[in-house]
Amino acid sequence: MPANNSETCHCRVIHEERVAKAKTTALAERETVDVAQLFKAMADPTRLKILRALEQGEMCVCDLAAYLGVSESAVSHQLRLLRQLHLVANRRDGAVLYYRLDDHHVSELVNLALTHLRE
Amino acid sequence: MPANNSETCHCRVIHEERVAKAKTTALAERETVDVAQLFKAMADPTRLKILRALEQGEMCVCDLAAYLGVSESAVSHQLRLLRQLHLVANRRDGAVLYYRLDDHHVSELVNLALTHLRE
DNA sequence: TATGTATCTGAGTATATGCTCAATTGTTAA
DNA sequence: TTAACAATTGAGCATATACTCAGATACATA
Repeated sequence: MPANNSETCHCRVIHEERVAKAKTTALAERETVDVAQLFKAMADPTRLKILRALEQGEMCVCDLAAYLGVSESAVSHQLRLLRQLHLVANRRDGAVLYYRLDDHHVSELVNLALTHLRE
Repeated sequence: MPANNSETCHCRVIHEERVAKAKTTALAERETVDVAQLFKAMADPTRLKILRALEQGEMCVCDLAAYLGVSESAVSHQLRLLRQLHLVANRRDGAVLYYRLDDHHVSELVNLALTHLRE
């Protein structure tokens, strides 16, 4: 038997207590958005390939472009996004910028995702 | 000193060996796309909230809609996507569909992402 | 200083996405 | 059967995104 409808209009609620429980354990809105943003950064094939490649060691932009088969401009745009989210960092050596992973969690996230898909 | 340019045109490569190394350890294209798809599914605040809420136990569509403050239609659309990727599953009890997490890795991925953001 | 290399940047564009709205399906009970 | 409820579905729309292109910036060397 449906128990309680707190609202009159379109806000039907069947299990009031489950809604309440979910609310008590919810993340702060800010954290939810940040997590979503992190996953979004890793949710593109090109960026994933960049992150995987950098697990092997640092690479410069034109190396990555050649590896990926896309333009250097495209790589640069993606690297900027990854940089802003602190997933990669770079160092300059003359005219060349070398990119590297900026966080060990990145690899762990990818590997955990792979585990999920492979089983 | 830049060593070898394998191509004539726009495909500059400074470190041939790093490109080669990246290629040997690269994932299959199919797996890369699948991982990206998984992250994409978790890259939306609404879907993340759904997944977090379901960690507390199963909920029906109208509960989730009330909890999230969005329409049941919107929730249903998102649940379909999560269902297709096997992130959630449901069971029918009369007219009510109860949704639950379909994989323990989902929680692990969210928690790992949180760890990354919080440190 | 002038030239070439390495990279970045902004604008533009085609596609993808998340929501709303209206209509439909499936289930229960009067 | 009829009415009400639970959930789904498809179309449409506004926004986001990933790329290309043209041009700008940073550095090295002749």
